[in-house]
Amino acid sequence: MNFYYSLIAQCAHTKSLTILRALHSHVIKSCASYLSFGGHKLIHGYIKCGSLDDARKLFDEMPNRHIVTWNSMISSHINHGRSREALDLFGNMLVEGALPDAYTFSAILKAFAEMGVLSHGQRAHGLAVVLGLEVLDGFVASAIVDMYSKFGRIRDAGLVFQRVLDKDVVLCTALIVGYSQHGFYSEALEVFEDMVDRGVKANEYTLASVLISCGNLGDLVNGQLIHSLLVKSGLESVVASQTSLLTMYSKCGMVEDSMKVFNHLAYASQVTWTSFIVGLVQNGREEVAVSVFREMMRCSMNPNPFTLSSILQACSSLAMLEVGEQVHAITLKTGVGGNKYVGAALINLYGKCGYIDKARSVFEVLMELDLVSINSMIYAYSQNGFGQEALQLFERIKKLGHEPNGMTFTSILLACKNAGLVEEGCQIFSSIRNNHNIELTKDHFAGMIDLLGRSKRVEEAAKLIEEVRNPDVVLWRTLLNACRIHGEVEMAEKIIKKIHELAPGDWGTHVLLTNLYASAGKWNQVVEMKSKIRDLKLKKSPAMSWVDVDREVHTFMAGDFSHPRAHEIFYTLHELVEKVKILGYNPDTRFVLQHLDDDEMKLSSLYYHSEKLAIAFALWKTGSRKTSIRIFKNLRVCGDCHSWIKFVSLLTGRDIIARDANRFHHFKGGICSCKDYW
DNA sequence: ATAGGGTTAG
Repeated sequence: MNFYYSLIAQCAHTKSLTILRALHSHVIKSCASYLSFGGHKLIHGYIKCGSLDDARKLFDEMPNRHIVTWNSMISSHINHGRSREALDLFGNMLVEGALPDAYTFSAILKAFAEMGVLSHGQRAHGLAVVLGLEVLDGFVASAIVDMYSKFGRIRDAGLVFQRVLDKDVVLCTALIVGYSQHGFYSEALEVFEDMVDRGVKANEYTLASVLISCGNLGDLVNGQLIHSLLVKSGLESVVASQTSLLTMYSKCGMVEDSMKVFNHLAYASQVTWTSFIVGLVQNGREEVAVSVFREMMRCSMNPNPFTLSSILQACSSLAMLEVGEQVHAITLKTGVGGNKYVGAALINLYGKCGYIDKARSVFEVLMELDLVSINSMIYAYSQNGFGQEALQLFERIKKLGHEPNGMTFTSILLACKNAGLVEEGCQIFSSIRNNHNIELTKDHFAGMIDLLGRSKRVEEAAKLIEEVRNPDVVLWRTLLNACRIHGEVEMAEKIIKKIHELAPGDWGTHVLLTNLYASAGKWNQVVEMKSKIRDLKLKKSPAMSWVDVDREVHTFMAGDFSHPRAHEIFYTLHELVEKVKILGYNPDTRFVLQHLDDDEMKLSSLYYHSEKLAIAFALWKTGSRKTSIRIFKNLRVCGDCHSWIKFVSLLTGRDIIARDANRFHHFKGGICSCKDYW
């Protein structure tokens, strides 16, 4: 008999299923009673060889089934992703009166968690309590804690934890993980501190999770403490520890530190690469993120949906259409084009770059139209002035099985504003008030104030702001903008005072007020404001425009003569100015904020605004090609340029799409999609 | 003879 045992063990070791089957039939023939005392050996062998079906067939024939054999059957099915059958086995076990033990529970609880059947799990938990295993066995206890936290029943997990007598590392870690995955970061730290106090030694799993909590709390001090603990425990080189370390640093805003961690890695996993990229994007280091992504591709490391959605986010922040399209191709190639995160990121990218059709085609092929993707699409429509389309999609939300949330309403108010749908916007705003599931935020008020301002209802807008608790600068500035457009000088002055209280030294406000005085013809005040601006030495970020022509980005600053094609640009620009003057363009020197005295100087500074340079360059470069031109500006497009671009689009028959800090302007045939309100 | 916990996105 021992001879057979060693042969079976041999088969199990070498995973030779065919030989094991031969052995099986031989042993059954030669020894009729073999099953009752050697069957478990064969079952074990079959499991090792990966044939659960052989194991199950034999198991069902066995007369006396030992608890260990039950457990092996159950856990092997779970490990092969056949949890359904494992649950059947567990049921049979109870029916036959075999008493589950600690091994059974730790296996079966995991299956309940994976299958998402809470009530079964709770019943098994009850049974474990009755058998006294909950408080006495660390394996069972951690399986229960883990199961509850996977169900989001974090309170239940905590209660079980408290009852367990011997709280070992794994049990503590299970709870820490549960807390940290459900946003209870301080609680996770508390469990950790308590554990350390009790002299339980943390391992890499524990530290990884605690680091994540520190990161999410922005708790750099504890994060660094754990880093030193990691070094002391000699766990520094474990990939997962390094990944969480890197994540902790980037969540605390310490990009340099996360770079240091990354650069010292012996090996970076897919997750590590991704975490690093995510951190860079979140800290506004998009260009670095893109180069790290390229490096990742060069290392033949496959990106996953996390990587791709993150890098697409970077592309849309910088409106890097070219890179974004390459990443889009990668998403299609790797088959994650239907992923909702990737989809939403692509919609944002194309929306931001003014390609509404591309955004829509991504949206239409999404596997799952979740609320975030819908919101992204509505926002893309809004940004680009497609108000009706935004409203139609808004109407469809309920049919698609969702309830609009705060973000939906922010986008839809923006859509109404950008498309001039004032009545529709007012109706939607009052519907938010009546919907008690949605909390009205400052964003909603800002959107509404903007909208009212558009239709000269400045008084109403001012009333609205009174409803807001602690209105912030953004809100006041929105109202101020409405005043500026409609020449409400007195109200504007009051608002300016408010803004100065909230944010002293805000140059944008000075500029707005100066413009306002200028348009009301109050020249004395204009002069006063300008000297104030000069006295305060307020630095404004330089206006900059860029344009993508033939896959090359060209950047321009106002009055910038440094471009290699400066000569051609200025020639084209002057020609354009003269031609559009004939069409009716009238230079508007109110938009000159530099302190220039003579009129000629004023005019030329106006002509050399960065957006005009960018457009002149693009027109010259593309010559007779009738492609549309896309320019980007870091600030709001100025009124004079706006009018000029309208004429240029009429003159040249070219579509010009300009993205400024706030929104898109689609110029076509002398008309802009913003209908002159922005 | 069978068993437990970790890292990335709107």
